[in-house]
Amino acid sequence: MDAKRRKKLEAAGFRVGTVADFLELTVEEAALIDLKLSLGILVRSVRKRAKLSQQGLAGRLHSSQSRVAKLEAGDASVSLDLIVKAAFAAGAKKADLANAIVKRRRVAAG
Amino acid sequence: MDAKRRKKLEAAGFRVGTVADFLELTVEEAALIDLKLSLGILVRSVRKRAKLSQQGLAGRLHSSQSRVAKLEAGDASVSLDLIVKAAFAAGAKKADLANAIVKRRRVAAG
DNA sequence: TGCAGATATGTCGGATGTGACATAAGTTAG
DNA sequence: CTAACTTATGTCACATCCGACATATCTGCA
Repeated sequence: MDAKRRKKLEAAGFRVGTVADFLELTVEEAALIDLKLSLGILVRSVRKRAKLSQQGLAGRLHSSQSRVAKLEAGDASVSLDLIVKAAFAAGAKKADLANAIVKRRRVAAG
Repeated sequence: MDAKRRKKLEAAGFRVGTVADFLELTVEEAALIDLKLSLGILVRSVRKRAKLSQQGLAGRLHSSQSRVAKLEAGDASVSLDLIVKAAFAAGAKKADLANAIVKRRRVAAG
């Protein structure tokens, strides 16, 4: 963004910065969200390979189908703890987690 | 454990099983605890490499020294979310997390 | 020894994630 | 088409984790 446009926006009361700034995220919070997304995707993949429904996985997890749906969708209300427990309950191994973490995901218009 | 001793203990009202059984942990909960330990150790290592005190890291994290101490010690009151945020705040990369996860830790009398 | 910084441990009120539930929407087979 | 199953989304009371604080212990160093 050029300086002129920035000045104009700021004069109008807007704060200008990155998306993370806008959402008031620290960089580590942004990294955590990224990680949750990656692991949510892993859970879905491992669960399907195990021929489990969300309901079935929820049973193993002692959780509920709606939580599993949310965790696979990267919903902000789900903790990393639950996502990782779900991955293990679905049959993932540590190495699967490690791979999911370092794997690059495709990004829209990237 | 031999069957005789088991019978005796069970007759006395004890339930006999693994440590995880005793603590009423599912296998995925046990795996999660293991993971938290590994990552807590990683945080300490990355923090020291960055010449940060727990206080200093707590500042970056917008948390407190006591939380950092607990997270590095594998305290049960600390979420995986906070541990991972701490790792990133200390300067860890995704690959560092991945390595910490798969690395085997030395176990007492293992 | 004594001082200073670092780390460990316990507690607490308030913030956030929890499972459960309802229900809508999507999918598959008869 | 319907029926059965699966997945998505919103809500709520309750449980858990949070940062903050106090305080104890550890760890050099003068």
